[in-house]
Amino acid sequence: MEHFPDIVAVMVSVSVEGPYSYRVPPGMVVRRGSIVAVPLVGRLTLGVVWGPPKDMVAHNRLKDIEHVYDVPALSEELLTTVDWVSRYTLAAPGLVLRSVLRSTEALEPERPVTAFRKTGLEPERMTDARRRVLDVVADGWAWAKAALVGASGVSPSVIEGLERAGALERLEIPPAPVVLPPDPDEAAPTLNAEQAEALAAIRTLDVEKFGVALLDGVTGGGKTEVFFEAVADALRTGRQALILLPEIALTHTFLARFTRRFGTRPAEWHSDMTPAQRGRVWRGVLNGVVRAVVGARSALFLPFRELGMIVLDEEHDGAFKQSDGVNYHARDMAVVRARHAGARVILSSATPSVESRNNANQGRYRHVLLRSRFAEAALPDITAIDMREEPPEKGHWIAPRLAREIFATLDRGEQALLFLNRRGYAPLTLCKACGHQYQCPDCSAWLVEHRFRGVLMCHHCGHEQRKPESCGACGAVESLVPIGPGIERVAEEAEARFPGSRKVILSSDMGSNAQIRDRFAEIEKGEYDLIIGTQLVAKGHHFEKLTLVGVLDADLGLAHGDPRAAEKTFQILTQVTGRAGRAARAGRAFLQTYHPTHPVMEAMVKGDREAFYAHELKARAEGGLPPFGRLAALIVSANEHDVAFAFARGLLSAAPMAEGLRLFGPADAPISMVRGRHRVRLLAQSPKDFDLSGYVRFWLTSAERPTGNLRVQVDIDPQSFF
DNA sequence: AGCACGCCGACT
DNA sequence: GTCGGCGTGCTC
Repeated sequence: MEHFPDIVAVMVSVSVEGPYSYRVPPGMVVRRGSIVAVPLVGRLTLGVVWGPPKDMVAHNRLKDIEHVYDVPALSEELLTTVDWVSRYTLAAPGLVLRSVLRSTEALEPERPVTAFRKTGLEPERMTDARRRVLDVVADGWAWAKAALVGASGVSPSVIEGLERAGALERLEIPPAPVVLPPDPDEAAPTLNAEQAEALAAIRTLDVEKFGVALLDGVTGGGKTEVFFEAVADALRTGRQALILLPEIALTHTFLARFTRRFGTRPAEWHSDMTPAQRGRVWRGVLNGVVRAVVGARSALFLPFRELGMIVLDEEHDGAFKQSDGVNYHARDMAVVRARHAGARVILSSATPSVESRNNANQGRYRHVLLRSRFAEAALPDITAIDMREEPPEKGHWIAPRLAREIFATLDRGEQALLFLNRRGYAPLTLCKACGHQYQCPDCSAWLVEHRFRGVLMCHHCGHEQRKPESCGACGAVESLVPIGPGIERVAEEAEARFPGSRKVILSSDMGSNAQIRDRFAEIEKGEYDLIIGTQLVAKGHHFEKLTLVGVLDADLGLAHGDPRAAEKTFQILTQVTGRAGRAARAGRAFLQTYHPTHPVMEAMVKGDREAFYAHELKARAEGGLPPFGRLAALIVSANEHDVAFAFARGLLSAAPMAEGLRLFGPADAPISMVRGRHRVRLLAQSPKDFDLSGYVRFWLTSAERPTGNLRVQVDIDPQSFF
């Protein structure tokens, strides 16, 4: 048995810069990757044995490892990934490790299940309830207590009574596995010619080695069937597979497709799970019982031991970027983890990120185009409505032409979708008597009216207040007017204009993820005629009867000074217009825009996505922006604006010189105050082949340390510029 | 991340 | 005089 001498380095799951040394008490055996509990300032902390001690700590300060958990050691590949992610994102390695050790339930042995079996003895006294129980156990099997209660419809005390009477015997049975192993050969699909070709192209990547494929194909082209076959390949070679989806796309529908293909449900990993469920999945992944996981972003750090395949569906989706705690992008880190694991990666999207498209163009990723003649025929016919020429009537947001199209669609008994990427009723509330604008007390942002709930709320910090009767500034009564539309206001207009149609509003504040998934299921069943939704509706759902999509403000994403604004707008417009007319019927989409000549709008209307990518890649190359250059953001925050700004200016002057490096700022963040903290941004831009993480680390260690309430957050590859 | 230590305001 | 507010810094 490989083991280290009696002192080892343990990475504790707290925000420290490196591992700490601990003594291994006599008789304890640990190895690299062992999960341990160690004392740290008077309490026990989870940690992982990292290897031989790195530094010399006086022996009298060393403490003993308290406990080694009886689970397999973490794989070398995962430990390397943790180190890599830490170095790249500048997050403390202990903090990255925290995203691995998120389930403490998993570390304790699973409790056996209490079960009962018939003994053959009849109880002296027989009752109806007892009879029912005995009928159930008459099959001779051991029944788990909960299952027996359910099947016989009695209370647990009846079962206990039968045990005392000697008619049942109690057994402890091991708990059922969290999931059954998926069968790669359960229901291999018949792929069409294009899908078969795409799969063949993916299979040119060695199943035993690292390699990335960009599976690039229109919505409805059958990408899922193709990547399921690559998952099957990994399972056949005895390796584990991970499918990552944006949280909200983790629907019953997707899980059902997996179940149909592989004969059993996949293990799931997402935020709606109970700690007990998480524990069982985590442990199953670590000990190899779980062979396939379908999960959200955080599943990337599950303790796989023989990971052979990672799929990122909707790889362009912004939800893959984590921006609290450790700032990582799941797409990039998936590629890193796969490289360490010697695994294949499939990035799947109808609108690949510009980064991935560039990697494919450069030959770093295998570019697998999935062209489906069938799906292309069904691509929506897109029309721009120039809002300068065909404006809606005053107080309305739906242009006359779009309204007519909705009428016609509803008349035909088909579904229509109205898309506006803005939650609430109105983004601004104004007093018409004095001009007072309702602002968040803790953020430099307007309060958004949410009329259903009767509140004004801040979308940046969650601050809420009841919508007042009179103006808080001048006291005028009934003087508050909503300015601009949100999704609720559009729903109000729709109710007035299209009475009698069945409507549903979908936005992220309309309930839990589970409730929202229920709404999607109802839409798929055709229970609504008119769907009014935000970004949420753009993601991965296909609604058979939907033939018309109206985008109320196609320009919404273009306003900010964000280098990815055009890309994000192109992606969301493609996704949401792609909801129209899949399978049998071609659909139509209308984009209400004030900029019909913008390259994004022109590419959309012409259905020419290559034109968009060509234009965007050229613009990025000229600006030295990703993927042709690197960006890192430093966000300095403090309770006082001037304190933050002065510190940021000091940081800038302390920045080391480097070839090709450019620094911008300090500048107030677009939302300059959030949660009462003032934020000032610095931006570093470097050439592609420059170690920007290393540069920023060196910069911060050589600069003055932030004191007081000053904070410096680093965001490598920032995706958002708020 | 916790948790103790430390230095300034409002109470008995 | 002390209690306690949270800002600061350390944890093998």
